[in-house]
Amino acid sequence: MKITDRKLEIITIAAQLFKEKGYSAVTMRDIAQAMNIKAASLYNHIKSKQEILVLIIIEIAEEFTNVMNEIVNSNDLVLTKIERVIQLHIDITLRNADALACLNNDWMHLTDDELQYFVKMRTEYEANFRKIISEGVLAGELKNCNQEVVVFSILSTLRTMYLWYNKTKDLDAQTLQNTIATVFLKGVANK
Amino acid sequence: MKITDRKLEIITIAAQLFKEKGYSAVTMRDIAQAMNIKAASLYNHIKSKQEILVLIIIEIAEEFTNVMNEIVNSNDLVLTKIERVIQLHIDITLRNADALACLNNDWMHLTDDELQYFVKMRTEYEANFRKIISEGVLAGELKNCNQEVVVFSILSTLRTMYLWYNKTKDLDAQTLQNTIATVFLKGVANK
DNA sequence: TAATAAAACTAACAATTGTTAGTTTACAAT
DNA sequence: ATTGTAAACTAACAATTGTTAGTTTTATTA
Repeated sequence: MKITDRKLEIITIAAQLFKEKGYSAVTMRDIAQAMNIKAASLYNHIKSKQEILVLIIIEIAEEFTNVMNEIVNSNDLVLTKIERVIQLHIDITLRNADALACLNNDWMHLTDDELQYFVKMRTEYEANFRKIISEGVLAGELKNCNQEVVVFSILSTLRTMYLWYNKTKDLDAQTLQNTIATVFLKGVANK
Repeated sequence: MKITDRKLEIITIAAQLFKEKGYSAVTMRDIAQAMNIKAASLYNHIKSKQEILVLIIIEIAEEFTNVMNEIVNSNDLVLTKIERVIQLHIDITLRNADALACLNNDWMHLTDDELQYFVKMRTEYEANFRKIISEGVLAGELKNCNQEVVVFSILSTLRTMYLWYNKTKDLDAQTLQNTIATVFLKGVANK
């Protein structure tokens, strides 16, 4: 089941289209047209529209899962762990914004095993992040404010970065990393 | 063009369905079934599927626009203005989470005049919030870190609150308000 | 050159889509 | 009781959907 060049092209282009209008609103004919071929020709390379969605989402979800597991099981300070989570999101956003958009918006159109698998990964991911935050509070590294709010404030920002981060802007990855970390750790108010 | 009770029912139910699967993946037959009627019967009350989307999105978008304008033109401190923006989002999220989800995810399926109108409102909304932030930096109320990052960190969190805020939880609106304000203004790090 | 494989094509399918036309039912007002 | 209206219904439409079958083109290899 290796992924050929042409198959990768389909996935890449499909992800772009899915990002703009969502999985359901993009037809196989749309994808084909964007590649200057006919819809039926796509089936020489892929099994179904659903398979495209799976290939776009699952790989990225697994990457999030794996790196998050490393971070959680490391011996780093909580502040360092948080910085590493931020870095993970920035990294994937810069490398694959379209697929990330698809993961965020279209995961519910997965079916059967893949849907289950995805939801399990996402649930664990959130649980791991929650664990980091509560570990931080316990260790005295973080303030003791409502943890759910902290968890989802940070996650919301990281998850939707693909919407507002512009590669061409003056903002490089390192500055982005530092600014986000500063905003959440030290806040934006002066003094 | 007044909105009858039955029409409002359609909009409410449609918004619930759109929240789960997105506008494109929900059929008129889905909406009808959820109301225990047939799809054709919906057309006694609404003009088209598109009209449902418009009614869900535009009203809320206008509310955001209007209140944001009030805030921006007020004489409040910048910190107060930010708190009022947070309050605005909490208020609408608690009152109408489904419609808010729809606004966030399905606005691109608006067409023609309404699409233009929506994009204009959203652009102005973001510009107004950006103005508040830069005013804060200028007045020395806010740190001088990258303003785009600050703007979208806060907006991302507020915009996706409907995903994680659970009405039934212990968290009331006031606590939510205070926690979000604290997270962003003072940060989560201790000391 | 002939043969093979990969990847495009045309044509069509069965199902589903939003929507319309025309009809029947339910019920309030005359 | 009769009328009028709101809101449901059945039946069907034209267009679009994902997908399949079978064929032709293109490119590589023997």
